[in-house]
Amino acid sequence: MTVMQTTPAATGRANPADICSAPPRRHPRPDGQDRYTISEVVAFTGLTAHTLRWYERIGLMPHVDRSHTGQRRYSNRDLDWLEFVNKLRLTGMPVADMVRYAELVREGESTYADRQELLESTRRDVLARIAELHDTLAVLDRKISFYATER
Amino acid sequence: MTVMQTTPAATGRANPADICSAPPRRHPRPDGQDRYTISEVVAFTGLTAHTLRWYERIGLMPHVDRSHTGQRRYSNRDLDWLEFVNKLRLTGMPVADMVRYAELVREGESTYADRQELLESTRRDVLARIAELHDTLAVLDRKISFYATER
DNA sequence: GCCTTGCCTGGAGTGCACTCCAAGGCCATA
DNA sequence: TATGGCCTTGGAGTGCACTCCAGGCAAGGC
Repeated sequence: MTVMQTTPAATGRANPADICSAPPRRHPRPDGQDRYTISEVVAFTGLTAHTLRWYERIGLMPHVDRSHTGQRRYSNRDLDWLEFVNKLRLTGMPVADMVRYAELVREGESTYADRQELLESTRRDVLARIAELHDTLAVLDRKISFYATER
Repeated sequence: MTVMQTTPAATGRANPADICSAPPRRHPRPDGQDRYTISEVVAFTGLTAHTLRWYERIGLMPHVDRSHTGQRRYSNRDLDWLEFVNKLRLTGMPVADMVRYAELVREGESTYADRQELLESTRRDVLARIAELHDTLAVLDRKISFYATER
């Protein structure tokens, strides 16, 4: 199980107002015009509207801004957060743990150490998962080539 | 019941009657003495007894041999199958798909092509999953190094 | 004989992560 | 004015993969 080239990491410097380091992705609209409806966010993230509301209810999504009629208006920063959450989800992290991380973020800079620790533990899980998958790949390849030669 | 001492045991070459290519792992006991109780299999696979019985009920585990009193006696081949199933499980394959594969195996050699196809599709999923995890790793590394330098 | 341990069964229950429902508000266009 | 589209809510429902339960059988030790 050959393990991975670790990425050179943090090239992007953090926006001082940002919760964490800046993601390398463009937003659909520039800051200032970033008041997306829920259906725009659905189109952009691939999550359902149900799931977006549910994330908010359980505290995984911080207080989303509202229009004067009470409809949600998501910002670019909300989009960044959702993208990150999605990545965590893909690692298999339970939603409860993501909520825990969200709570740490809400508590401010004093939780940097805890957050780092949490992410490092997640990182170890991801590496283990990748190794497992490489292992599985070897088994699959063996079986596939058996079927390929046997017929 | 005495559980587990991993004996060096049988060189697991491919039994000609075997369903597929041979796994590279040693069995706890050589062929001929391979009549494991359910609790031995629990210790060996890490699955629970409940899960083992459930796998059998839903058709994921082929007909396990029984003692004269009706208790399950697992063979080395059963262990191999469980190990493979466990690998498939780790890929995130739904149980229903694994049952489908088990059915193909039961149907015999005529299903080689179908089985190959199924495994190749699984293989593609695994590769995609690995790529996703690498992506996530990059994000984690960026955030971790942010937290590391920021305090 | 009795107790403990290990195992058996069908069916019900659990936890997670959504997913949907019913009832209703707001607003633009016809 | 009405029709349709998009949005709101709390709470109930769903699907998956187990996980547990009640009641019972068989074997070995005291």
